[in-house]
Amino acid sequence: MQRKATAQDVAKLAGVSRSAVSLVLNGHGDGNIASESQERIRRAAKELSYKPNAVALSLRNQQTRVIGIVSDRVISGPVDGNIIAGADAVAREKGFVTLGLDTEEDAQRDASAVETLLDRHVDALMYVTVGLRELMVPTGMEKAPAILANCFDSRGPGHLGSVLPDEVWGGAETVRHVLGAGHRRIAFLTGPVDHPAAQRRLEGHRFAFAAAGLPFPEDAVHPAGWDISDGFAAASAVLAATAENRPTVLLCANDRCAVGAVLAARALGLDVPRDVSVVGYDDEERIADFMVPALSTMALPLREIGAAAMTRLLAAVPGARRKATAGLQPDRSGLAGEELIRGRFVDRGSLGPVPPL
Amino acid sequence: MQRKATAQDVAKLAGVSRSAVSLVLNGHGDGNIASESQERIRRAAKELSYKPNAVALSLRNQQTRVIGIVSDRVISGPVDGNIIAGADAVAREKGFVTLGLDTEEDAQRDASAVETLLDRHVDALMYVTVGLRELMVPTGMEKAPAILANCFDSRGPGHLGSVLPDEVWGGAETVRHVLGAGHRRIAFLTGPVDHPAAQRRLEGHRFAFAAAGLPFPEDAVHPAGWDISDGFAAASAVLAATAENRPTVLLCANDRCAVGAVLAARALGLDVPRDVSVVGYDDEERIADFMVPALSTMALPLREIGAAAMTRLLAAVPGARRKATAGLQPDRSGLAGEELIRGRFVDRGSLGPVPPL
DNA sequence: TTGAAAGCGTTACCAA
DNA sequence: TTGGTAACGCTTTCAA
Repeated sequence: MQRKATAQDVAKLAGVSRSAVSLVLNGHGDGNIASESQERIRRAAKELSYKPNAVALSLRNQQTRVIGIVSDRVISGPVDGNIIAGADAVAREKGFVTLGLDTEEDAQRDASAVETLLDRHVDALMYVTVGLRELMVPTGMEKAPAILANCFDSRGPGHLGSVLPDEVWGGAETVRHVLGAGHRRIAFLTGPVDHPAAQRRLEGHRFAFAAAGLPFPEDAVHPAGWDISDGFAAASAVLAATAENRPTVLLCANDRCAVGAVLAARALGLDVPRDVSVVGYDDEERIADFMVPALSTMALPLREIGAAAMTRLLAAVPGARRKATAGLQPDRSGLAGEELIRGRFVDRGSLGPVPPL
Repeated sequence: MQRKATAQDVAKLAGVSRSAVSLVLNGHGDGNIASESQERIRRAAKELSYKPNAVALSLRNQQTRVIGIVSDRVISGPVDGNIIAGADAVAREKGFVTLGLDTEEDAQRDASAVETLLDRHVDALMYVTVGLRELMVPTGMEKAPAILANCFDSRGPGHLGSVLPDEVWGGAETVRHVLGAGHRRIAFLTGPVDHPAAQRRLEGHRFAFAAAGLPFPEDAVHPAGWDISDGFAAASAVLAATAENRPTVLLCANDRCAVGAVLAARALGLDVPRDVSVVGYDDEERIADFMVPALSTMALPLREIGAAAMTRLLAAVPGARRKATAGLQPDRSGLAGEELIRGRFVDRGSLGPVPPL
């Protein structure tokens, strides 16, 4: 493990000065350095497989090219990390790297995570949450360009901007598919009533009914929850009715809730989707796609959310505006406001036609 | 967002030189600096809320205090990130930070991920995989102290060390619990036959039978797979027998496989665990604990694996051997060899007594 | 007890 | 066209 080559080494091998090496390798060679020297420098650099020291660059440029990501449980938890993957892909493509810190849902650690990141001189900050929710933005986040992904500023709009799934649209789109399949007796097994995602999806459901000229069946709304057991309990209750009164489709809070619903149906001797259809939400990998039957579900655009958030964030970081020798000040316009991203409905089979009586 | 205070600022405010500030704040003040000056310096530092610039420190100390983690899909995927959480907790406690890079299961990106990390001058490297598997160690990993978590070097032992779950023990322990509950007709719905975790667990199963003085029922082994659909298919076949020939318990490859098994049982009108018991593996959060019935399962010690791996790794990093002014050379002893970590069996109810005929 | 200076690896300005 | 030098912020040795 010999020491890595420095610009000094390259200069010596090429028989020029350090400054010449710097100029040439950064593309400022033409018009400054004899083309013959340039060639020699490039050859020497390649021979020594010279790479500028990122740490020295950070110090010199006052820019680390690291984006700090704080998350409540996206990294540590058993949840889809696609928001971060999407964000990372965009960052990587621009020569940045993401440094993720997970608070494991301990709000006490929020501020210290931000502080750690700031101490490391990250160029910008992102806060990512597992589920859509309001966020008490941790102190310190205002000290760098920042954006929220899958959460929104508790102080209201006009503060930190965010990128969110378009839940209202998603709720409406789901209903459009269900109505389109001919169903009219629908049960809504929703998330907790005070949960923003549950509220927005319900709003979307209502909207789609109105748009279809149908009255919304308020008494078909059954607050359930996000877990298998929640879906099981709610579905068990809802399906305990005669065939002619029983809903023909269960719109579930998410895919795990849908798994519970299918279990409940099976326990009652009902087949899905022959006797009753079940629709999920999220398109959770390895759940929705491998469930029996595979779940028809509204896919959450997690990757796109991460990508969009990082794109907006990087627009505020000087060095990411490619070859930005100018403007060393962060430009925070474009960081405000909410951006809503739409998912797409994935029809896999758990949504079937209306069963004949 | 005014510029952060530097040691220079502190020195000026305290009326001393930069070097004095550095000495005092690093604990080398006694015997060098007048205690009165020391006090003044500390006050000034606090007043300006001075924090040494991490980037400058990295450059100066030739140590970034960043540990690079490459993973195949732990960050981006829908899987439990507890290995990384465990590793990160240990690192954080010693003043390190982890920089995770996910290849999204594209082996082509392995080497470039390592290169990116090395370019950033991480002090050490860890490779983490979602499932236990053999790893073709990417080129470049030998350039820094390195360790593997949940995977092992394809070149055999004696190369890169690793920390792994003790699958043989886990397989045996599971069987001990099942036998202890009185079951004798056991069906093994295993993972793919060529999968190391499946092989080791099976080895453990055999061992436990032998230890109990029982012959191992080789024809009760049914290669299934890791997904819900795999468990459903295998369990459907296995349970299609008369009550007196049917197994009384299904040992599943993992929790999702167990979900499939429960679905299959329900489809046949069988209750779990009244008519047939089902045992999972992994103790997957939000699956095992919220399943109906909640799954009895062998918990994978993911967090402990991450913690153990990071502990061993940091032992090889100079600055982590607290206040190590000496030995600037990495000490790679202790990085070789395999370390096996045991999980624990979690009994939640899906494992019941043997049903009466 | 203190201050000055070197060095970590870069880049960029300014003379020559 | 080129090379010397300052600066980024810090630690540590050496001389005063």
